[in-house]
Amino acid sequence: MPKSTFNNLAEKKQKAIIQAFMKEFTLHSYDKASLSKVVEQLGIAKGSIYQYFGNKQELFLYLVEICNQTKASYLVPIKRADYPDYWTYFVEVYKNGLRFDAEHPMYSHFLFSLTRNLNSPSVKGIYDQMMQSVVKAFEELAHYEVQAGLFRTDISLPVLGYMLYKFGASIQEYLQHLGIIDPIKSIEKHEPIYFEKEEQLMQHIHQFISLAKPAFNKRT
Amino acid sequence: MPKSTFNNLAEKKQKAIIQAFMKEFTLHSYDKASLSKVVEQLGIAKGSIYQYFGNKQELFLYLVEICNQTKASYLVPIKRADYPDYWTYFVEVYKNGLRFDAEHPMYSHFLFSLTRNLNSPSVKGIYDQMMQSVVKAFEELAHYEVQAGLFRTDISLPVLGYMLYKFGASIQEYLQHLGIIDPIKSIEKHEPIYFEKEEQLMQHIHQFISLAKPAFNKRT
DNA sequence: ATAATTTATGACCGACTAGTCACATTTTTT
DNA sequence: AAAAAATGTGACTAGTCGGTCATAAATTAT
Repeated sequence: MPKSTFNNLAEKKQKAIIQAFMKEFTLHSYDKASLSKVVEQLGIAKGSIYQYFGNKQELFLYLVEICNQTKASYLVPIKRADYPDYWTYFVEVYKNGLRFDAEHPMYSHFLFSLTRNLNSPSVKGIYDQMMQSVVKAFEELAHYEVQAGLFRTDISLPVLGYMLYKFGASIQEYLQHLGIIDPIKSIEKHEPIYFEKEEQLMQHIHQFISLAKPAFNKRT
Repeated sequence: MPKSTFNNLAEKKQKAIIQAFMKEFTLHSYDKASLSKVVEQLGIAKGSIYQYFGNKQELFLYLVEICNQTKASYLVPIKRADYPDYWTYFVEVYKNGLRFDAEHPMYSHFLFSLTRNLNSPSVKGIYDQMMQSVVKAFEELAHYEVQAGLFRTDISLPVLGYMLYKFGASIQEYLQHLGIIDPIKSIEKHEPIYFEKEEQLMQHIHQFISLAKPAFNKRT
């Protein structure tokens, strides 16, 4: 997505640029993120970024893709078939999400702050698309469980899938609501979002699973 | 919250002003909402709004309060004690939410679009406060059910309350995800969000309740 | 009718933005 | 060493905005 000029840059400079913009987009919404301030901070000319990227949106999209691909490399290898049920699989996925957060805090922060942009017209399309594909993935997981005779069949698949997604997302939101994690502070401190909160997270996950199981699982 | 100058205005002018700003804040996020454009559209001078309100934030807050109070007048009278269980009570609350939406579409739109502002620093405080009190209300509902021996006791009350809240919010989000309701289009058409979708909503509510019941209810 | 008070006005301020472009500098090719 | 191509630059454009304030108009009190 960036122009060839950017790829020709020394890797160090590339990284510095990526980091600086990622931080800006993490700290502010897409619309409020200021390219002017970042170039000043980087000590490069305004015009330069337009040698590297077509425009603000293209730059932003590039950052999204970097983070998404890295995160995917953590989650995609986990295969449902390797676990006895959805819930143990889910725990494993979450654990790898934790690893991603710990090993790439900057990317983790950036992805976290994406929700801020769900209503910026310029990036709403990108965000909605991501959402659709995530929900679809959860729907496929639900489909697998239904096929395997593990999930209820009296609820429509789309509802099962959507609520499975919502359920996963709720855990992070809940920890945030409680103040156990504070992504904004983590961003400031350059710390992973779940830094030193890993066990608390896992405890809550088990509680959440215990709550959700009877909703999704076929009654025994 | 507005200055006395505003209250002295002819009621018609007050309403026109409220309507115009509410529309602007509904169509755009707090930061992007343009007072300049609204005053132009209203045919009044920029300075006038600063005779009526201290600043943009105060004006916004006033609109929030109007909508919240009106919606509360629909929901507060519904009493849990008048229903046999949480779920029938919940349905009744939702029905009255529908009435609010149908009878005050503009307020309904404005409240809907509040989520856009959950990250505008200027209004994040207001939003978070609203959220806290809503979640607290759900926690109290969960507490009531636990006391009555109807909800599970092996899940902590905060988790029960939070997920009860999330569950309620998910229904609207799901209908939006499916495209059954399209708040943005409803806003453009000045139609209630659930216009002619009331039955579909109720059907989904029952499906969602059927999903959630075994998660919250004590096992029989 | 005059004075005092309240309300309406809009040009203006300072600050900010994404993006452009003619030109300077550096790197590569001949 | 000269020419050509690729990069870097920052003043500049054209636009946005919230908020102010001296002044004008309208209303109320004397």
